[in-house]
Amino acid sequence: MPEAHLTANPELPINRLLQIAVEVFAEHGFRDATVRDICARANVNVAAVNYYFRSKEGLYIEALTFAFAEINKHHSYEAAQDSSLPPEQRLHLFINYFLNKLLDDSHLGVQGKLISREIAEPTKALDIIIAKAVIPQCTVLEDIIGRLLGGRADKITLQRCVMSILGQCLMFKHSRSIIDRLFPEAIADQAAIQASAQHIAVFSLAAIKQLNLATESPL
Amino acid sequence: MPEAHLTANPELPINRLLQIAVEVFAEHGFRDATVRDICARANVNVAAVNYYFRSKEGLYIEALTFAFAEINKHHSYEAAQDSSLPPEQRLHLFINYFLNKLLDDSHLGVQGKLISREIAEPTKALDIIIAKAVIPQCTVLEDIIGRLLGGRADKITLQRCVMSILGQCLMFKHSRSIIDRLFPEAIADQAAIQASAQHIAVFSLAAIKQLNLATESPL
Amino acid sequence: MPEAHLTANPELPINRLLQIAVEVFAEHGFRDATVRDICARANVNVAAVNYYFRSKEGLYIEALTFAFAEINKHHSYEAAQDSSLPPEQRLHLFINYFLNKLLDDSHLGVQGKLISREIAEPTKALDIIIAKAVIPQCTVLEDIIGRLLGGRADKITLQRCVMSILGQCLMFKHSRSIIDRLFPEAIADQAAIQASAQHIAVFSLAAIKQLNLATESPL
Amino acid sequence: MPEAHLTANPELPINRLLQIAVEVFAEHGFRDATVRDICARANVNVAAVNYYFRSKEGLYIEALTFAFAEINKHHSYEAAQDSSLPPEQRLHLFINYFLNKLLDDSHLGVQGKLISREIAEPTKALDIIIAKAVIPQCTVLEDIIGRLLGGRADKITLQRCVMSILGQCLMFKHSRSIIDRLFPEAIADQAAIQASAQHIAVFSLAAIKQLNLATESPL
DNA sequence: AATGAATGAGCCTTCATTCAT
DNA sequence: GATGAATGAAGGCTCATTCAT
Repeated sequence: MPEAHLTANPELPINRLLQIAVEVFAEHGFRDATVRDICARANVNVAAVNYYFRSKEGLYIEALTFAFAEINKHHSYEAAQDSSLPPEQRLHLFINYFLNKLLDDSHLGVQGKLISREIAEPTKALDIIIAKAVIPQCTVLEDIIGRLLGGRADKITLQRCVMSILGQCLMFKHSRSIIDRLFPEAIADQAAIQASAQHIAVFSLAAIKQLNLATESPL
Repeated sequence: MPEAHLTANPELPINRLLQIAVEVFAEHGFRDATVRDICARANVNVAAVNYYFRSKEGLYIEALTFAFAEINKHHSYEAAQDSSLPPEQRLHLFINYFLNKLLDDSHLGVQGKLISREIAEPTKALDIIIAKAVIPQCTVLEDIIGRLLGGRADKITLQRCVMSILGQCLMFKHSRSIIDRLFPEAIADQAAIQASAQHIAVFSLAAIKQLNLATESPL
Repeated sequence: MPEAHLTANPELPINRLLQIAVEVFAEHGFRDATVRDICARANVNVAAVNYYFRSKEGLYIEALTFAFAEINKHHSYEAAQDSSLPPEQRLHLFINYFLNKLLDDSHLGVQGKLISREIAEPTKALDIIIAKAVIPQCTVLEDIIGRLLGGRADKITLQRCVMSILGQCLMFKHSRSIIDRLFPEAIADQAAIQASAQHIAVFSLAAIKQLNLATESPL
Repeated sequence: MPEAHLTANPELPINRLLQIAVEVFAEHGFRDATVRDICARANVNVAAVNYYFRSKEGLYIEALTFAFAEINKHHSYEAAQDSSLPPEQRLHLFINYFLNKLLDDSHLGVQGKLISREIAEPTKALDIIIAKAVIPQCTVLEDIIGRLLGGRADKITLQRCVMSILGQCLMFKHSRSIIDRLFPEAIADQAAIQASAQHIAVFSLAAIKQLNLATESPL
């Protein structure tokens, strides 16, 4: 498979193909997306997919990887990893980062859609996602919560809190279609998303603080 | 949990078709499921789908509706609706009910899988789900939280809390594939699920209580 | 796969398909023959091959079997099997039968061509040919030669003589293209074929007789 | 058997291509062999075939010609052409030479396979074979048999005897797949092949001698 | 002279659907 | 009312070939 520099000339067929593939796979899913459609939109020959990526599935995996690279270029959670900051602030930063990334509806939005589709209906490519994105983020979040709990919590409680927070955020992605219909104000604009992130942070911080007290009380 | 005898005569082709369709659509998704496979498993003619349901999509919509009817027979949240109970208890009941329904891996599990697949990848049939299942549940949860907040919260805060709780629960469904790989202990057996529900309830209750105090404090 | 009676209504798509397939496979070989061409000539849909025979290869195997059934309808070597006749006469009968079958250029000729193609370039289907046609004929020929040699020959000599005779006959099939160019008189018409068969029989009989003498001489 | 050093520089792409092409065409046949495979094995660019040989078919024809040149370097029938030897001996020599050439399974075997494939399934390239290899050999064999028959035989009998002998030999090539399964001892090793050649020679000589007597008898 | 990226024609197959019975 | 034989559209993929460099 020919090498493709992700930042390379977007005029190159392989790059056009990759970008279009992300869009089309996100819109229709792996099965419903057709190679013919992707090639037509990318203005390349039908055989190009097989030429560059060996198969439709090969293209899918590369598209997934590409989507991550793109999305991570625009959202960074470096600040949330800064352990010199108070954990409360780091939690706010993290949730803000994560929610914004999930809801990014700019030209990058499709990447997130492709990824959440993959999570809901996992293929062999899921391992790529987990290794590249989920695990590092879980680790950061776990560190933050660990500090909030003052190191007193066991591993399992930590993980449950991680899931509580991720769950609140992912809701906006996975059940997006429902939110769009029942509670559109929550994601109407950038300010609304900010407010939603604020809610999740306050909600979770309150819960963790309370858990902390409960753990401390025996002392 | 009340036993259900309402199922129509399973000898009728149309009913066999419906049951099998739920299983197959849940397992493979709309596109990958084939009419031939469904008919073969249901021991009916290939043309039966078109005969009884007009098209593959027609069968899909009916299967979705059927899945709801079945799943709601086995999981009831009547108790959570009982407004004479203290809202804290009702919240526990609701979360317990909801999480168990989501994770039901018995022969009924396929229905849930079909439904969450539909949410992650919505088709025209999504409206059916929303009307039949989501809205009533949101209403109940909203009522519970409203009481916990002592009626002081505005509509939007209420909805945000509803989403916080649903999000924590749905995480177990939508990101099931990730949980299976990274945190399988959380859903290992009935007791583990119980514990997960317990965590969500405690976590959320703590958060809401704290929010409540924050709202009260100005007084 | 739907059952096809070999003598059944030639109007049935499956039968038309089979007949055409024999012709096309014989003419172009397995790989060069296209399903589209076969279907077009048989006036059936492109999907018919997969419907009736599961795959192109399935059709090929059935076509091979069909070719045998057809060819054997028109050429019988019953007389050559009649052990009450003198073996010299039986050898003449056998060679005559075998050569005529090989060179049958009537509407049945294509079947033979298909078969010899399969022998020259064996596929998995070759076992079918061997089991159905080669072995029984070898057995008959072996019996005849055994009697000519008066039972004195060992198994290996017997087999070598079988091969000598078959080789002389098969030459007309396998190297047909060369004979057509270098020695067309040998197969010009029915009389010429008769004469060719006569030659092979006389030639072989003479050889075997001589071998017989050589074996007897020690006495 | 004279050693051959005439092969052109094997470092040249065009020569590597030719050698590999013979192997691949022999193994897979014209259609199933792919230009890409040949080029890959020959370590040259995909476009090389079209560049050097104009087309896949052009390469095929050159490969065929090349195969002859190679095979004739290693098997010579000069001795069989020596008219000072007794014709009986020359016949033995000829058959021995011919059978060994056909069954040569050394690294040269592929050439023979390619050639017999071409005979069984003739393409336009067949004329090359006939002109270069078949006709000269037939002439030699005809001369030998003519002498065995004492010049009394007519042209057509001569040709029939030629075919009887060639047929017995070619059997080992064309029906190789059947011999492999039914009578593998006949070609197990060099000694077995020798014995097979011996049989054909004895068998044919006996037949011809007998024919000779029959022709003489009227005298 | 030689390359390799890119093409386009065509192939086998799958599948939902139809229609005569 | 229900069947199953038959269809046609479309999809992924392979391969020889071309063309700019």
